[in-house]
Amino acid sequence: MRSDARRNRDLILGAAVDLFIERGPAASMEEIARSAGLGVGTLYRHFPDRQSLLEEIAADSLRRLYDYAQARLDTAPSGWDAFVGIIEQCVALPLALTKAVSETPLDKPELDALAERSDALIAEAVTRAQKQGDLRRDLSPAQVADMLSVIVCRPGIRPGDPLITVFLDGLRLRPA
Amino acid sequence: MRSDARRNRDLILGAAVDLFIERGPAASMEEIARSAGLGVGTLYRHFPDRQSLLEEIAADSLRRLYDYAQARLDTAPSGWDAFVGIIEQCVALPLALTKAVSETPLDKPELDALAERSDALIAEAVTRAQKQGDLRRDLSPAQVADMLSVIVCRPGIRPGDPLITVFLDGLRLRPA
DNA sequence: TCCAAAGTGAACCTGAGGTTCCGCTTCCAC
DNA sequence: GTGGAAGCGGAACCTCAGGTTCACTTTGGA
Repeated sequence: MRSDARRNRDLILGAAVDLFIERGPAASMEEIARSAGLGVGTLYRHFPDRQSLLEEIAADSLRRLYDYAQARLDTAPSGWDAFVGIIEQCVALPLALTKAVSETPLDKPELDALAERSDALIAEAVTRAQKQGDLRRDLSPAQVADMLSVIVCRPGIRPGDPLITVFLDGLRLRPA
Repeated sequence: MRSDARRNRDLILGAAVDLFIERGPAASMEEIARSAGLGVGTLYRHFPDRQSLLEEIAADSLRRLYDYAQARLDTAPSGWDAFVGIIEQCVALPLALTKAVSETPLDKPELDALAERSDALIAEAVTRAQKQGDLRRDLSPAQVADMLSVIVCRPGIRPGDPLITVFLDGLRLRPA
């Protein structure tokens, strides 16, 4: 692969990730290309269609999340800490896209499996935090995950957004 | 106006409101008509275009919210209670639509004014609740309103949704 | 019974966005 | 330096969803 081609491929992926985080999965191929400083044709040289670009980013994003969540569950001092860490990681990733992907029927069973296993890790963190008395018990892990996705998939959200602080405070169970 | 015409007009408005609450402002004219059990042509007999249907519902919705908020501010025992009441009212209204309207340049300055005055009432409730020590003080009324809109504009949200409970708990300031 | 008002939905129109394609440019092995 | 394969650009094309129209049928009510 020629050196400029490799560089451009990275430019495209970077621009796409930024746009997906910023505006959600609505970003058009045109926008992505322009934001990378390239023409649409170039984009299509590297990714045969929109779907494949989506899949590439989703796969990468999910893989990172999975690895992070696993590590965090192993090392965090408590379930609550693991949970908070995972949420922060989610926010930093173009996950809105993963959601978009999961809304379209996807031909990559690999991704589905990965998403499922990530969900299981999140549920594990929630359950642990609930057992340790740090997270309210009137919600199922699935409900918590749903809420999480509302926050995390919000276009333009950034780590440290007050919405996250409020949300976490609302989930936290404090000794009365 | 013929009796069937009046009845159908009401059917259309009802169906549109339901769909807007359910699926957000993405509902198409076709869907609205079918859901009302009528043809598109009938819809267009009553509302010359989509915009005017939107405006009619938005105006009504905003007017209710405004009236409710004002009454609530006058009678609620505390700023916090007023705030909670207003949020619940928002959720019951097709407000997602109001947001959609505010995203399109709108030729109805009447609506803009109403929206502005409603915002002011909400800000008033927030400020009062903050002064009374019931609502966290590290957020401006505008920030609270932004969060509110995230929750309220979520398609399919219903009064009593756990998301609202968690959100309110996160906003509440409890004596340490 | 009559007809203006109202209803109907297939057809039309438009715009947004994905995709293609071909002439031009750039890299790089020789 | 040069040839040419690899890469780039972006206008043009295609498709599809959804708003809108309209010629025709049905209906309320006098």
